[in-house]
Amino acid sequence: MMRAPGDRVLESLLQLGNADSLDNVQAIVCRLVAPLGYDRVLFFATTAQSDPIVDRIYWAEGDWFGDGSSVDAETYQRRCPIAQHILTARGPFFWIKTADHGYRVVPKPTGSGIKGFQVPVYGPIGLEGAASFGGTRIDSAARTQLLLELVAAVAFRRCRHLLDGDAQALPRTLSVREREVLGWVAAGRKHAEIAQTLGISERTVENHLRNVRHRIGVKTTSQAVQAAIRLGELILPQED
Amino acid sequence: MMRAPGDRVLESLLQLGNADSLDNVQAIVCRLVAPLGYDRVLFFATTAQSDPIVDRIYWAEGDWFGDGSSVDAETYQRRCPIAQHILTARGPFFWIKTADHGYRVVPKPTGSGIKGFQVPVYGPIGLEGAASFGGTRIDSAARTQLLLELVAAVAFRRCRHLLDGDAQALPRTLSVREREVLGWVAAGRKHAEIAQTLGISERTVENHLRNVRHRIGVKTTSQAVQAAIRLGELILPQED
DNA sequence: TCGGAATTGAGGGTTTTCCCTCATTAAACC
DNA sequence: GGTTTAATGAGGGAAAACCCTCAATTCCGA
Repeated sequence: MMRAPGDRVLESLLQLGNADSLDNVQAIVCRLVAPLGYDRVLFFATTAQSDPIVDRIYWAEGDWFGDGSSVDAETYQRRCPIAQHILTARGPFFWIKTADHGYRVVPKPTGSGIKGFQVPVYGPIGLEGAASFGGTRIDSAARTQLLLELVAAVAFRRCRHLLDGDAQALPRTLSVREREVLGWVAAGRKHAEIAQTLGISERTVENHLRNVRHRIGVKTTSQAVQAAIRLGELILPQED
Repeated sequence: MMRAPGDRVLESLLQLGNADSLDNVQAIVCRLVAPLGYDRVLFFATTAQSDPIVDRIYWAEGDWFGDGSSVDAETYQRRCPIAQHILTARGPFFWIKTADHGYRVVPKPTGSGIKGFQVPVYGPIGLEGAASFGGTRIDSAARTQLLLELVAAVAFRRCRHLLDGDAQALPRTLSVREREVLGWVAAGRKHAEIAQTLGISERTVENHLRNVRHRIGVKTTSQAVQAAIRLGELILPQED
């Protein structure tokens, strides 16, 4: 396998961070990873909501399914279920496609089929997306893993910046009522109790909590409690 | 300013990821950033709360306060309140010390006083820590920013891997498994997902969570998340 | 005056979590 | 040996939380 000169790698990463178009990002990423055997590249953002984890695909490069079919979020998730594993991973991992058309996470990629390296990307509230690099004859050296991680981090951020614009700004602050409701949840109250306490209907409590989840972009109310505490939106009661 | 050859940079990052001691990490980081004018380096892990965000300092290098005083978590937080800004930042930022002994976040560092670059590090449950690089005459080129980001990410992960073993030795009210399960709940995962991640049945996940609730004496899991954060129990154990 | 947030509430569901009890295994400890 | 704790899992049912959409207020700023 070729080893790209380090200087050019750093230079490319720098360009990546300033790329002014998606095409540009694509070109630079491909130039970096193609020599290592990765001819399929896919970047996607994860949803805040649970079921389909693939929210939107920033871009896809190469023939992921070997039949020239295009890759949309649903297709990718259905046909490459290994993507689901980023929910259970704490870092990048290799996967291979097995003989029986299944996928498996492996410490080192072997065999002759399609295989790849998936890199989760994290942000202030947890998982934000992932980069998927695939190919049939891929380099899996430690140096390559590092390179792919760096490329994933820099390129993902650039993609999001280019495509989601200011939507990526840190979650706005919660409204007074939302904070109030969430505060009671964090204090262990059930919706019905909160409704009674605040003199509103249980439905309204639910609505506030859903707004909270959407606003700070998390999946569950428990996660919202955690995120709100981190964001300073919820003041923790002092220890007794 | 010197430009470190890219090849050596990548090689150093690779060494950093495999460093077998903290001294080693320190040496490599300093070798990388010193030529850019950063003679003060500090890595710390954050708490899950916003009030005291500095949980533990992995290591500190250089005379941060100009008086030779040592740097512990409390001192650092009190004397360098700019650290708080990583809570609202979405990425790295420069800061400078102003004439009136205050600190300010700036797009580009200017002036002759002490200034620095702070890089947050994120994981599955959001902010996990940060690296702080400081000096009086620092390079702030885009290339340098990139380098510092890469160094921070790789070195932080290595520090945590090397040091968090003894943090687990602290007396805890929750068992390892209970903390693990609760950590994933706080990260927004459902019981079924957690079960799959940990390779246990959904029933066992429920049991662990009930034990958590009983053990720390709360009514709901959301409250348990809040309480665990306060107790410093909320950590996603990483197996590297 | 118009558009946008905040706040309130409902209908009509589905999914997830939580509740009780009971049971097994493997360490750790005296 | 006994005892305690951690970790695992089950059955069965009840409660809570969650999902979608729609809609009426009020109030504030452009």
